Amino acid sequence: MDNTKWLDDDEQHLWRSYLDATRLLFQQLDKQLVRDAGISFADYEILVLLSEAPEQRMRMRDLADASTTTRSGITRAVTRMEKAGWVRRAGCETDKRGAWAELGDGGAAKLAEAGPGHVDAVRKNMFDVLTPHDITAMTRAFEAMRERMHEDRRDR
Amino acid sequence: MDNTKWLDDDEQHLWRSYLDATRLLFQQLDKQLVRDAGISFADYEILVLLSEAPEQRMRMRDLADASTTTRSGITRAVTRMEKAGWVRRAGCETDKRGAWAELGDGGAAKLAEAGPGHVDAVRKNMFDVLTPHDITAMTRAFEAMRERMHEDRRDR
DNA sequence: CGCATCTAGTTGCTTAGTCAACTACCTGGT
DNA sequence: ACCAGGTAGTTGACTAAGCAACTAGATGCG
Repeated sequence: MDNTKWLDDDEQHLWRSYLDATRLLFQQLDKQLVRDAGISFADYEILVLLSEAPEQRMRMRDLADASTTTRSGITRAVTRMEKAGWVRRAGCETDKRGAWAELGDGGAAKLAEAGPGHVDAVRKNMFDVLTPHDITAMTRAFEAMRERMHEDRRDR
Repeated sequence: MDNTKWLDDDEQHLWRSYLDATRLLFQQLDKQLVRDAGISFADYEILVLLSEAPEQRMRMRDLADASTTTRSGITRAVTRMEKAGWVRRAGCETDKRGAWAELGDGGAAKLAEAGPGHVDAVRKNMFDVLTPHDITAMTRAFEAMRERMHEDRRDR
């Protein structure tokens, strides 16, 4: 017996559009950033997270969680960005295992350089074709998905 | 002067939810497939494309476009899947440069094995929390984004 | 207190995927 | 018919990111 509840036509249609549009979007954003500002989308996002954090710094672990990657991924990303002069590492006083990643001047400058072009691209490829009504529905939907998935997220 | 039209709060909120939910979803789908069926999400999608194509085969170039990756990426993916016995390569009669990638028996079996668990995961993490109304709005939105981006997609 | 267990971060190893360059082939214009 | 320029697929070199294993430090329980 086949207990599987396959996707119906509407669901299938959404699924394909979502996958395709999203991959296309992420690729275009990455390309735009690399081309115009010499920074990858992934690295850019890390800088944004740091820039918004209290004292512009975050623990490695929290960075990994917030950016939906792994601890080792963050180690490597921070090492890379440290070499580029965008972030600094600082030891943690209260937890000697720990390390802070701090936004450096170079990183702030890079953010300022990359930000406008990036936002333009996000707008052009996404928000320009969305109605306020779409925005409401999508926000609700993605929030719900996020919540659902955060429930059973296990360490990696 | 700053001509940049930054995202307002609602836009920002959607943007973050979308990024976060999507990355989480893609990761969970990949993990589920690897764990339960020994196939990556990327490879699974290629098999799906082939299975739906006329005669269950596609030209390499078309596969690359359809899966939003690059020609070289598809070359390597097909090589890998050929070794696994999931697809076959066949020369193209009418265009001697060309090559077909064909779904093999192993691939069809792998699809049958992986499909149900995958659909369950997609349902659980996405469609279960969407209303029919969400589905309509999102489909319209992603279709529009897709169209917009397909316009100025250049070869890679 | 002392030990078992957990957590933070890093690293070795491996894999997937990109770009650029290359070969082989196709196509359109003259 | 020929050739200039384009296209299909592959490959070499490289980068990014994941897992598993490891070290060092924290935590809790008897």
